[in-house]
Amino acid sequence: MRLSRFPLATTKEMPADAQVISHQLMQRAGYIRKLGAGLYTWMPIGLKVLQKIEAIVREEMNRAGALETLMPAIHPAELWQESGRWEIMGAEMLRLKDRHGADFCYGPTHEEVIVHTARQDIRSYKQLPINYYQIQTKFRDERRPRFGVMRAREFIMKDAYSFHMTQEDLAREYENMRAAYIRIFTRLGVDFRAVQADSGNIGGSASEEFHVLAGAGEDLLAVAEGGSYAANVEAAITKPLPPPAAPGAALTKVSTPGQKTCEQVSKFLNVPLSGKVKLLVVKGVEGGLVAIALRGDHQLNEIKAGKHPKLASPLTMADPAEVQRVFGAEVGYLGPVGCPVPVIADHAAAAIADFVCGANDNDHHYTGANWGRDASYVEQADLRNIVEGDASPDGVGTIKFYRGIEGGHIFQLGRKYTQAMGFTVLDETGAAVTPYMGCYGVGVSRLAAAVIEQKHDAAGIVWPDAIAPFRLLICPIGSDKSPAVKEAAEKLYAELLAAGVEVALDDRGQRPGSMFADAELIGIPHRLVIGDKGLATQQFEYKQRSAAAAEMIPATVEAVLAKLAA
RNA sequence: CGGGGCGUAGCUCAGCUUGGUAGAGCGCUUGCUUCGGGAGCAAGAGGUCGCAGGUUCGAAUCCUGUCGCCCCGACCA
Repeated sequence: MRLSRFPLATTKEMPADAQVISHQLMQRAGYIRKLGAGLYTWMPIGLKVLQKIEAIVREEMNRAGALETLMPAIHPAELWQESGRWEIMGAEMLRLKDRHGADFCYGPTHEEVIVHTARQDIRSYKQLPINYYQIQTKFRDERRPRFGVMRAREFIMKDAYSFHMTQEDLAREYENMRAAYIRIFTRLGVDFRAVQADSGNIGGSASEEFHVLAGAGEDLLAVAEGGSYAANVEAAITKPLPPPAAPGAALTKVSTPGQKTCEQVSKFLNVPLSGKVKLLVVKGVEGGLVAIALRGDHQLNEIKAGKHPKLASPLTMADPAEVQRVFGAEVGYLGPVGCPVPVIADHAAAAIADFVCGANDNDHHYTGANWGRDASYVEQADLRNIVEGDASPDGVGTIKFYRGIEGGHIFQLGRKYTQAMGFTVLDETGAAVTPYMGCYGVGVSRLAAAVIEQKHDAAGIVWPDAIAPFRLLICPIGSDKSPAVKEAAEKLYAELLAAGVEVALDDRGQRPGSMFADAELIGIPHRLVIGDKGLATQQFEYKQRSAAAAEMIPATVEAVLAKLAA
């Protein structure tokens, strides 16, 4: 590619609306242009990157035996009503009507469509297992799109769906996809982690996320140092702890005027946060109230709580007025001693003795409270977020947190959708059975941003070779004045093209400074400078984007190819 | 959805408080000089100040509405 014929719209100025580095760099380097909130145009240079990511994903899916399809972006409402998700998806789903007034949505995901398609075409166990995939545009009306293409409303996703006769075969394909995903992320050239995950409103049982590790990541990952456990914090489990020590202090009611939060009470009474039990009042599954007891320094995990059989799903906090009526005290002075509603204690809260808690009396707390003697719970459960320093739930290692950007997610869905949508096939005995289903997603457009979050420096993007828009950029110095430079650059450009190298020639006639600045901003992995100085000794100047300094190499195409192969 | 902020040239912004004929830098065009880290000089092009009402002799500026965009929050006892 000749840059004189290729639109490079780089800018020195920071775009006003970009908060994270990948968004800033993608805009400054001219990879994307914003059309509206969460809506982006991929400019020619950006599309090159996107298509390279797509190609890697496509190759690995094909290698894993999945079959490419292309499904419509617009779906009839009936399909979503069948699965029950027409209501569940809520405002995140963009809905529209056609000229006849019929309801449609812009597909946020394609389980419904693929199950519908499969139930029409697949009738025999002989046709299973099968794994369909597509690389296609999705639309999710995010409550808050941000960070450019990292959380956009319209985005490119690879989604795959597999169908199986047995749970075991689903588990086998899940492992097959897991291996394919590891290959994909490895080929992208990024540091990543596969972590256990919550399956969200997609549903199903086993699920893992693939995260690109980056400080700007929206997800918090709990990774066992010295162990193998890794999970999204929202899904990381915590285990029961040994029972509390015997009571060592008497239950004492103390005046704590105006001290409502755990932090305030902790400071006021000079006890550590971890020595306090806080009570959260939520709606029970049968409408009444239930209290959740947590250690003062722990946070409720709403996903875990929402899944608890005694608690309303999704988790719903009690109305403060109702709490006042039932407890006779304000939120802020609640505790398990004399609690008027059933208490479910988090494992960690249940393991402490002589704790501080609200007295269910405004402006008062108890000290020296103990389970059994002073307070009771109906059940212990895992209801909190794991924290750094916790022992790994599998017993090996200690939890440390990382930030990650979710680039892929794989699920074993089971029969949730196949059952809801009446998809059956005949087995060997002629009986109709409901197949098992898995689904596997990669956020293709998000990955472009995620890679930049991890691979950049002060000058710009540092693309891994595998997804760079060009592998090598030739910068001729003063080619207007020096026929020798121009000739050498043109010759090398032609030779590299002939050798199949994705090479760009900066023939815009720019001065060196702006050529170098652009090369670094757009992140080309290899740069070759041709100038009269070097040519005098038959040399080119080669620099790898991430290297500290340039080096001189012989002015031959062979020497350049050798550097690219290194 | 709740709260806050911002819409002025392609981009980044000033001007608004205290109404009086539209500004800067970058970018762009042309010319000359320059040419190994985003060059200099000169001359240009480019905006119905988001949109709609209102107040006023007069509105980018004041008022109302509306649309768009950005940020924060919606994990709390």
